[in-house]
Amino acid sequence: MLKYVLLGALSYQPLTGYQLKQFVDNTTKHFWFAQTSQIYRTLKEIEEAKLAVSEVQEQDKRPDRRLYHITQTGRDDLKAWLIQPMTTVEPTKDALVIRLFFAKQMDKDSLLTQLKLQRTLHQQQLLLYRTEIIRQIETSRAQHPELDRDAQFWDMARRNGELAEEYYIRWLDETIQRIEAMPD
Amino acid sequence: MLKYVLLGALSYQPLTGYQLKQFVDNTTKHFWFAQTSQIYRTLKEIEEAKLAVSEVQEQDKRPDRRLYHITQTGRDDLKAWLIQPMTTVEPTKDALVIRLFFAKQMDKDSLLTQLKLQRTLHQQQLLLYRTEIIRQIETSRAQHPELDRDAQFWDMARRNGELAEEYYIRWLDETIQRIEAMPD
DNA sequence: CGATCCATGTAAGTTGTTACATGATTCG
DNA sequence: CGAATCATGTAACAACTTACATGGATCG
Repeated sequence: MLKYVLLGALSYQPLTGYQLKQFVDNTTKHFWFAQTSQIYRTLKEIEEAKLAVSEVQEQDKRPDRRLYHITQTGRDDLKAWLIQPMTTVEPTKDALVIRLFFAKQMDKDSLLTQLKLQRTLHQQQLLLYRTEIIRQIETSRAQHPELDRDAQFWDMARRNGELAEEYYIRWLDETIQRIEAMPD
Repeated sequence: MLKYVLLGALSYQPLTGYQLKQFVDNTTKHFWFAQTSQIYRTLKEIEEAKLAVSEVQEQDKRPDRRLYHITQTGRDDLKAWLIQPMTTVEPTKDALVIRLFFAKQMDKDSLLTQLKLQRTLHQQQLLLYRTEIIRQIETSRAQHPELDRDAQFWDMARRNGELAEEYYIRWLDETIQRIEAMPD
């Protein structure tokens, strides 16, 4: 639920919708993505539920902006969600695997092209986890030494992404080989 | 899109909504899950779009059932989707990773309990990919030797699930260790 | 002077979930 | 005799996506 991603971010500091979109884009994107429009709508719902309050700030040479502050109710709600145990495995949805499942309808070439394109994309994603995201975490650790404990959790999340991409690439390589070995 | 999962299944043989639910549950569930209600609604949409036609069969001592037959338009639509290349990485949504990301709000114990519960669940899931699903594929290969090529693709999809669970368990173990090593 | 950044949203549509509703047959 | 299987759906709601709309400031 996007609601808890936003509350989680707001638990650190007051933010605007625009800033929350940036937060999602550089940090949680890989585990929970959201469109701008959805963020603004969810913020409205959060305020209606009194989990946050907003205040409009006038700015010089910039559009006005609406800052959201988390309330105690919001913190309680977030914490209740966080400690609530997950008793099932999260179902995955992967259109590439579905395509492969019904791949007898496809010719070998277009299938291989698709798999190789995905390999390139996942390779880029892996690189991101190994360089840019590590750098991001290091930067905020340097700037905010009091967030050291937090940064460890962020790195565990990052590591999930890194391992996920490693396995996916391994699977793609294996799959490409198996398909290349198949008779036409 | 569920639509293509259903069309994919119908491309092998005519099926009822009930049978499609079973198909999803024993085969695509791990890559694309769907509720019964959604399947029936999607079937209606598929028929409206003339991608399949249905016929009611009366049965002895069983409720009537509605068999869906894929049309040529349906086959064409399915194929067009299959060969359409995916140009991005599929965004993932994982509530456990989000919980971890904001884990500073949680006490160590409830966090560890949650991670260990997930480990058990994913271990069970891995076992499924390594035994039951292999057996399923072997059975249909034995019964339908003409589906040998198809069965190879099914096994590649299965292998994706197996590797995904392996990495996830590895990540959970690593994460549990890191958290246990953290000061309280 | 064109692109990007800052900043906020609405409207319409699609997709997916949860809860409800029914009822005969078969198996242990 | 109770649980599971066979069989089909509706209604309401929740979540997410896509397209549209606006407009000044700053940077290269």
